[in-house]
Amino acid sequence: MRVRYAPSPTGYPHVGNIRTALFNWLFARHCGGSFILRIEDTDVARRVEGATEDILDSLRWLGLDWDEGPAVGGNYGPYFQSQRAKVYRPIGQHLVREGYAYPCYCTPERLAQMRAEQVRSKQPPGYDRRCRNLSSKERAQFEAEGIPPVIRFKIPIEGQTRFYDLIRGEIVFDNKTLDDFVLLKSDGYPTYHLASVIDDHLMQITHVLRADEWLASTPRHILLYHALGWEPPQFAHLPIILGPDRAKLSKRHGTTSLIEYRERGYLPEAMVNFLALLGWSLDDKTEIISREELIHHFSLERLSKTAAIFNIDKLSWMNGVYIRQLDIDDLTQRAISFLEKGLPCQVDRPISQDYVHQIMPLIQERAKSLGEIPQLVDFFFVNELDYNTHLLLGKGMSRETATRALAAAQERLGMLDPFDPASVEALLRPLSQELGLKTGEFFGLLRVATTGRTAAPPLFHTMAVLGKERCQKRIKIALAKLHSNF
RNA sequence: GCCCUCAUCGUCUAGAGGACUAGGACAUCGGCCUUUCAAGCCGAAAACAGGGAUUCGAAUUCCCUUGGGGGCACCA
Repeated sequence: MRVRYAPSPTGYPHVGNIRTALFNWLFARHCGGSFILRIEDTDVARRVEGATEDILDSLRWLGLDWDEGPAVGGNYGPYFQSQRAKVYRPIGQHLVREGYAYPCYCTPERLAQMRAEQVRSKQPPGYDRRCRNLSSKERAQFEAEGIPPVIRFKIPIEGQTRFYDLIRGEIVFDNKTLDDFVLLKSDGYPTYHLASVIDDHLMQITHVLRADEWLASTPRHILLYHALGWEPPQFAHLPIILGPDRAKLSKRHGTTSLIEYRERGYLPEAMVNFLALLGWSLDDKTEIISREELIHHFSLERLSKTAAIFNIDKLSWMNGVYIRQLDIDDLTQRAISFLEKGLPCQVDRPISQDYVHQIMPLIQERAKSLGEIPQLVDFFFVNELDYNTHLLLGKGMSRETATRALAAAQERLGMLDPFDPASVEALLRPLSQELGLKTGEFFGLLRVATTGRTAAPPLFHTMAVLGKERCQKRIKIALAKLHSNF
């Protein structure tokens, strides 16, 4: 069993593309087959520099390893279509000789005009077959004029083309609704249709799992296989992923490229889990499922037929689940680069791993992505807290009360040793009562003084990580703020 | 316009004729817990697009309608 993922190098793959890769990979791994990566770079105009690396980058990030393809080689290479040009042309010529294809000399201008007229007269757009039955004389004349022809496939005028789609069942097309599509472009490069059919055959691909948008061109491919005397692979057309507006995912939907999710701090394991469940399900309740279980249980039968909308809220929730499952060492490692990048510039670099390691338990259950960690913890790093003094006077606390409470805390804290969470709590809780303040009021006050915010990780742990000195310094500043006019 | 395709809560989905008072999850809204924010727990609201047909019985089968999506390039 051999499957392939065949992207064209026009940039980083978006989540829809990569989910197709994921399903192919899962299918291969489940069956013990081969997952092949092939780069479809036959469009010279659209080729983007470095895009192949971007594709490999995306696959590697998710851990979708390929058995054959760029960087790993294989027995069916090369795996770049641009390096296989010599394979396609002879086959195209062969098709012409056998009467399955013909050269077409129509200019792009004429074709555009023809199409415009068809649209205007509400006719289905499609090549009008003007060159299909050229006499050898006419052909010779065009050749003499030096017009480089394209090679078009001769669609049978009558009959039907049918095939069995693994997830949609029997599909039938009337041949008369198909037009004579281009096999070889005038620059000598093959079109997708020709190249993919030839390569899938030569690379002995057994199952083609590809996006639904290919369904309509599958009859052309089937016809091509027949013309070439080859056995077509099995097809399975996957439902596509839609944007929130129900249209096919594209750049205008904002974040669609997979790699942007990495940059925003989504974990690859969460991404794999989430993407797998977009169009596939195990049962009626499984949401969190490991890569191994996915491989173990994956099957085409449980693929859904309906297009799915990419639901980022659910992805974020799932990412949070995965973040909470990380052990602290791991979380620390993953957080460092985001902190280096996201913490205010006045914070000294490099960031202390040891310190981060102490902080991570405090935000682990609060972070939905690694990208929001810097904002969650910046008060641990900056020297000067910047907050509005009014925050100290929470719900109607007077300036005097706040001052008295802060001063008392300041004094007691100074004598505290060791300065760990339990000791801080043992000190502060009774003090709250002593001061005649509710714990909510007192702790809230201290929270603002030590972190500059009203919402932060648990106070005692936070203070312990900050350390006695820094807590006292911050309380002192808070006291000063209370004395100044505001 | 033509061809193909899909149709269960707002979203992702379970459901392959009776087990459906249609299940789970995200999001939403309550409540509990609690020093804040989270997390966690409990609960609520929320769907079979419509119409026919088959059947003792239909979310499940068939047909039509409607709606959505995709395709119709010398792009993939």
